[in-house]
This record gives sequence, structure tokens and C-alpha cells, in this order.
Amino acid sequence: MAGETATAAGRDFIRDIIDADLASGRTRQVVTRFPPEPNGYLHIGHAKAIALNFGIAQEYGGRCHLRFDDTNPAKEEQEYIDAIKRDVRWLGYDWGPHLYHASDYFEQLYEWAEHLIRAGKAYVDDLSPAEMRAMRGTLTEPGRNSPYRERSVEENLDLFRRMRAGEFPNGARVLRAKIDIASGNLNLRDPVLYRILHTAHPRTGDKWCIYPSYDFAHGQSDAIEGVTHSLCTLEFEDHRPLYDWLIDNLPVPSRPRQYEFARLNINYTVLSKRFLTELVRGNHVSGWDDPRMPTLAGLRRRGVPPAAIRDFARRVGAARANSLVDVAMFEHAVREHLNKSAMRRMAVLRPLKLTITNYPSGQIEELDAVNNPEDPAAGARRIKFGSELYIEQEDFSEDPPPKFFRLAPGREVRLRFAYLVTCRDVVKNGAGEVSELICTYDPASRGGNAPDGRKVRATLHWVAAADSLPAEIRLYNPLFTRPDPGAGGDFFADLNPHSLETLTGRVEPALAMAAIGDAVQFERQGYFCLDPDSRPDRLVFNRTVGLRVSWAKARGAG
RNA sequence: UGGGGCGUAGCCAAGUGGUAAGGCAGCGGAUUUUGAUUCCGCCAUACGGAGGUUCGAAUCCUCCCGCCCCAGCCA
Repeated sequence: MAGETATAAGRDFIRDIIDADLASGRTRQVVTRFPPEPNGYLHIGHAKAIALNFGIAQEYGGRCHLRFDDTNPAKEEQEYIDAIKRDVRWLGYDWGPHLYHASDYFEQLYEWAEHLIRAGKAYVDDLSPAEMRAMRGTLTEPGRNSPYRERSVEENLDLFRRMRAGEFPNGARVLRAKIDIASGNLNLRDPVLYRILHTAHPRTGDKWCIYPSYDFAHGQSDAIEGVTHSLCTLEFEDHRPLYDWLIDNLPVPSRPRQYEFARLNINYTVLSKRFLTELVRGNHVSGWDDPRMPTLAGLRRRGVPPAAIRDFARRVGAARANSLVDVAMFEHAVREHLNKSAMRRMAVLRPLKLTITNYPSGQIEELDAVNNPEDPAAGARRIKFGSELYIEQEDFSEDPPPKFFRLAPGREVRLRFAYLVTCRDVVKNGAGEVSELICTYDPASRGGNAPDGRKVRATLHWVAAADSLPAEIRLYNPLFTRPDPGAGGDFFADLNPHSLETLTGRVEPALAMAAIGDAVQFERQGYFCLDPDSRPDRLVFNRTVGLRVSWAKARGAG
């Protein structure tokens, strides 16, 4: 992507392999593919794989295909196909005309299955799933050959064709590769190539009632498409011998190679489709796009820029060691991108009234406020100031602890872009809580500086009572309370009950013009974006990520 | 106990026989009308451990330890 960090593209063992393949002439043009199964939404772990595959294709002037691995109609849905395409595009990648489905190749795969049968390298097995499991052996004991293993080519062909014709019920028979039932690699113990599944397929409808297994579909699809480097995660490592066996024994048009890298893990969240699906189905979150979810849909709604995700993927790199990345690294990438682009606005999350007694009651004046100190081109805006304002509750302390620089009785601070004010009195409600601050201001400090040059330790954000809008503010915290959710045995017990905090704050009027998804920085608070739940009379903002708070640690708070 | 992998700082991660990149986090300091940003500095005599080869080893050899994956007609 243009504009990506100037740092050199990450080096990794995959790029080293490609360099060598290019140098030796084994590869002319690099072709990769991202092969999701449409049985759930994409998450940031997939983003790593997407960035790797599409990124490599871009760097080497090759191409990357989007291919749906739709070989199991029992689990796959059109909704997921649509969502995946939307998310990959949003991430910033384009597969051009190269949109494929494993189901596009069903006829060819079927023919190759017969080819294997004719070559005496595949057979129809009548064993039940339970029998097959019992005869497969264990991790330490070899399996035993199926009694159907030596059927004739003619009988296998006949049976396989009748499987296709729908003559048998689900589970009655399968087609198996004849490899080595005693192999130490369980994937080579006569793996299933085809199973009977009387289920309609999202794309092929009722045309098929037998479907190829992942192993039989994946490598052959790669070969059909001319994929040169088939990148997948570590758990498929044991499948590589099978991948190669099939390629070696079939008249495929090209010779793809599989390489495995470690999947992404991030602490305080979960990156497994199964668990994410459970969170959605169990209503632990509002949906796949709940901003607390690590899904691309959730991150988008939360306000994370796609470029930040790409950058994060690049920083994390691709290697073969299992790892658990600190979510702080992700947040850093998000802040880095938003800092440069987000307009600054003032918003008070937990309002505390502040009245300036020596400011002419009813008077309103306009002050200049820069939109983004990081980007002069972003210009400035006018904000209204009056005698009645709101500041942040946490910006006042009646009995300030050491190192607390903000407002306190008798203390003077600056109101950003406005004036220096001094707290003269504190008003409390019946419960003894501070409900209002009585202050005076220095008329000579307009803009925020006193003519005599005196300094203040703090600058507070604020909003004018009469010129601000109420808004719902949603603060998101980690979805889980422990860095490794589920490691204690119960994944749901680790859910963070405070992962969502909803507040009603007040924001400056300029925010009414925001569009859904627009990123803004609420000064001194963090980056926020307008949520789709917003209505003209009820703005709703999501906190994408907070600003760094170095002083919070000093006082032992979070 | 079978097969396949992986161990470099708190977290990622380069390194491929010549004397440990970079990022995140952290810690100092400068600047600052966001306790933000930015900037400067610090942060592995050490590469899971023990032997060995070599003038020289994170890199080669041997043994040991630890962790991950595999027994779906899921992907």
C-alpha cells in the first residue's frame, strides 16, 4: 500500500524462499492465495495472513487470489462469503479478477479422484466412522488396513460413481487414498478424500452429494490456479506430505509448494473462529461487528484504520515460532496512524459544571482552536466560550495528591484555547459530592497565556454548557480479564464484565457534522469514532483507543 | 511411548562461522496550550542447558530440558 511506513518491508523466511526460487528460475511469477473457509468472520489473525499473501504478491509483482475453501456445505454460508469479501477490500487489498472457489473445481477434482482409483491409489471404504477410528491406531500404534482396501479398480469405480449418484446415505462410504496405514504421520494413514454429504451447497446447490475433503481440494486448487507459494499456518505442517503426495500422483498443471508460518495470537483476546462464534451466538457481544471483537468488522466499527492493521501485521512479521503478541503493540500502531490523521475535538466524558463568576453572564465569545497540531493543513475552527462550562470530573481534586497538576481549590489552570481560571469555591450536593466549581478567570489571558508570563501546570479540555451536545460515549476495555483466555479451563469465566462502559458526556457542536466511522481525537482522552447507532439527536461515539497516560502509572491507577 | 515443529530481552523479531538489527513495553531527560505527540539517552558479555569441533559458535556436531501441533467422513 502506498504511504505505508517507510521502513523496509519485513524480511522473513518465506521471502527468502521466494528470492531463492526466483533466482533459481523455479518461479517466474509469484502467485499466492488467501483461502478462507466461509464459516465465520475474518479476524485480525486472518489479517496477518491476508497482509502476508497480498503483500508478497504486490512486492514481487505477482498476484494473489481470493479463494473460498467451500468444501463443507454443512458449515458454510453466503453471509460469510459476503462479509469476507467486504473485509478483505476494507483492509485495502484487491484480488482483481482472481476470485475463486474450491467448488469451481468440483468436477475436475472428481475426475482426479477417479484417476487415483484407476491408478490403484484410492479405494472406496465401507467402514463406519467409528470402525475407521478404531482401526486408525493411535499416536503410538500403527493402524490396521481396512478389509475394503484391496477392492478392484472396477468395483471402486462403480462404487464411487454410485456415491456421486446419491445411492448411499451420509456416512455409508468414503473414498480413501491408499498410502500407508502404519505411517507415523496420521495424515498418511489412508486419509479420506471424499465423503457423502446430502447437503445443498451455497454455490453448487444440489448438484453434489459427495464433497472433497480439505486435503483433496486445497493443493489441487492451488495447482489449478498456478499458485506458486501456498502459505498456511503451522497446524497444517503434518499435511504437507499428503499435499505433496497428491500433487505427485495427479496430472495437475503446476507444482505448488506449501509453507507454514505461526498464526497470530494477541493477549487479552481470543483469535479462534470457534470461540468468536460462541461469543456471538451466546450473546456475550452484540454481534460479529461488536467493537470489542477482534474481527475486522469489529475493528472497523471501533474506528481502527485499515492501514494500522497492515502496519501491525508487518511489525509482527512471519516466523515459525508460536507467540503471544502484546496488545500494546497493536494499540501503538493504531495510535500512530490516528495521531497523524484525526481531527482534534473537545469532549467531556464525565461532566463537572464550572461557573466563572467574573465572566459577564450571558456573554458568548468565539475562540480559535487548531484542528490538528500534527497537520497544519487541517486548519482551525471557532469554539464558543461562556460563563458556564463543563470540565472532566477527574480533572479536579478537592484534596490533590502529590503530582496532581490539575484543578484544585485555589489553584489556577488553563482551559485549552481559552483562559486561565482559578478555583475559588466548591459546591456539593446532598450526597457530599462535588457538583460545581466556582471559578474566576483572568480576562487578560485570552487564548491561554497570561501577559505576565506566569505558568500553570495543567491545560484542561472543556465544553461550553450552552454550546455543547449530549452524546453517548462507549468505552471499550479488553474482552477478557486474563492475557490467555481459557487457559484456566473456562473461557467464559474469563470474560471481562467491564469490557463496555457507557457514559453520557458532552461534546463540542462541530462533532454533529461527523460521518459514521470518522476518526477524531477527543483531546486528552483518546481516539473515537462515530458509531452507526448514532442518530441526529443522539450522537454515539466509540473509543477506538485511549491516549497514552504515563502519569496514571505513577499514581498506580489505570 | 509414534510423527512433525519451535526455543535470541518482559513481548514480537533479525541473524545462515567473524564477535547480538529493529519494533513494542519499561526507565531517565529535553520540548510542549493534549500528563498526548516529537526528540535524545538507557535497556541481552548474551542466544533453553551441558558437552564438543574451530583461531573464532546464536549459527556446525552430540546429548539433555521445555513448549506447540497431529488419533474429524472440520478447515
